[in-house]
Amino acid sequence: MTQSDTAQDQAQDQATGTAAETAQTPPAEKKLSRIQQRNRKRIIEAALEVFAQHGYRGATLDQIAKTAGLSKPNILYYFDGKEAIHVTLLNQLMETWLDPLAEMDPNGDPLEEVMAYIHRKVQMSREYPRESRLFANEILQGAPRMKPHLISGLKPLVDEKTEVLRAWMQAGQLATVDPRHLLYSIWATTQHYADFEVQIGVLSPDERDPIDGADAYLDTMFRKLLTP
Amino acid sequence: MTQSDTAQDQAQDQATGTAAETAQTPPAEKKLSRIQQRNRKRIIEAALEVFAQHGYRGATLDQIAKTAGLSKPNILYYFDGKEAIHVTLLNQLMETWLDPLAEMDPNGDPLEEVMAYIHRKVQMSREYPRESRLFANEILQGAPRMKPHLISGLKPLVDEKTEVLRAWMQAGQLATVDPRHLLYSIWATTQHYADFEVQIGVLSPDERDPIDGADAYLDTMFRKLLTP
DNA sequence: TCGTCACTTTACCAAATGGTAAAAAAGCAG
DNA sequence: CTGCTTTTTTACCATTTGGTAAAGTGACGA
Repeated sequence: MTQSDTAQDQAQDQATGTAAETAQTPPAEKKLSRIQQRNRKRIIEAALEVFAQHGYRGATLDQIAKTAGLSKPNILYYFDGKEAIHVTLLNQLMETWLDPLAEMDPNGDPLEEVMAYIHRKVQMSREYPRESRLFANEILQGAPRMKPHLISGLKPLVDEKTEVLRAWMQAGQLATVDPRHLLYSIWATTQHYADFEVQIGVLSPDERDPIDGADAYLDTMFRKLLTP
Repeated sequence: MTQSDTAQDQAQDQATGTAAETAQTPPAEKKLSRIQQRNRKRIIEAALEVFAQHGYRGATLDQIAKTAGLSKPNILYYFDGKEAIHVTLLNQLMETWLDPLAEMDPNGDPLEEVMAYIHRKVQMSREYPRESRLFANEILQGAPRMKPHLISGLKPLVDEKTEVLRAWMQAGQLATVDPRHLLYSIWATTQHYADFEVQIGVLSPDERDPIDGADAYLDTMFRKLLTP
């Protein structure tokens, strides 16, 4: 009984099968009028705000429209629908999100490379908290629109960097721990400050910016963990 | 322009001011018929499933009803409305959620007390992933219905345990780190396995249960961090 | 100045959603 | 078995929501 619901439930979210394709920047026409560029950007910005706070199903076009300062039909003039907006947003996000990890240089100093990665991630939480929450929402809700991206984009990158880490550990340049769980713990601790901002706000006693403290704390934590 | 939206947006979510009160177990009548108990439990269980996956706004009464195997009006016979169900769920959750931290004994062995707390939290992610996601959703969306609980329930407990940790550190029984950020990192790393389960699933190569690995990894990580 | 094409608005819709009223069906104490 | 209460179902409803059609407005080159 509960099981059939789950199936039906997914159907609701995954309605459009190859949705990811639908909203990608069309390969042909690249020339967007200035007004097109401006309004598309407005819509994307508004959608980021709304989707990040309410998740896909909880967000409404009216809300996005109002936030963007455009009428709802006008928004549908620029995007094929709610899902297309969300997918476009997610596509853009993937690049931004994978970048810090991609930058970890196999030829750099191991410990400092990892630490730099961590600081980059902390910085992301500070500068792009909405993007972090958008991502968190999508994953929390089962990643119906993002799983393909995770498999095709994130997985290979993680497999690659996991091997780099393993090599560093084997060479004795880094303490030996499970590289995959190491990455998980980096993501968890850094993104936590964006995703659970409200909670942090309630608990942190007037500290100027909790993320400053986070940066220092995480530095010592991961340095202790990884120093051989 | 964007600002007025935010205000209006909150109004949507916080419609019922003192909602927390509304759904609390009425102090007077405690005698619930067997059928009442059974159906209330069913509804709460179904609501947990649905709210955890879609967040408050994304969840629908129809979905909850179907999952519970009851009709929608029948559900409204047992609860005053969607919000009342959510609030009831959140109230129940708070206890469960604070418990592991509350159990941390100021008179126990410092390092082992913290490590035990961590393992308890890992266990929670394994056994109650939906509760973890329900919580994550609520916080992500700005904790409109839970902020009061955070302030009245979580905050005092954290302040108390923070002092315990600080004392242990001052006594040299625990390495000195910011106790608040220590708690944040424990929450982040442990809950991550429930909240980001889908992502973990994509990235973890057929490992039987990633949480087993997590338990071991987090043990070494926090032990290295906290051993004086 | 006019026609054309890009953009925007107005007026709608069908479906979904939270919720209600009241009748019907179960339970159950006597 | 009966009368009363509790529980459930059957119709509804008003609003919201994603989306469309078509009329209107504006920019701009010929």
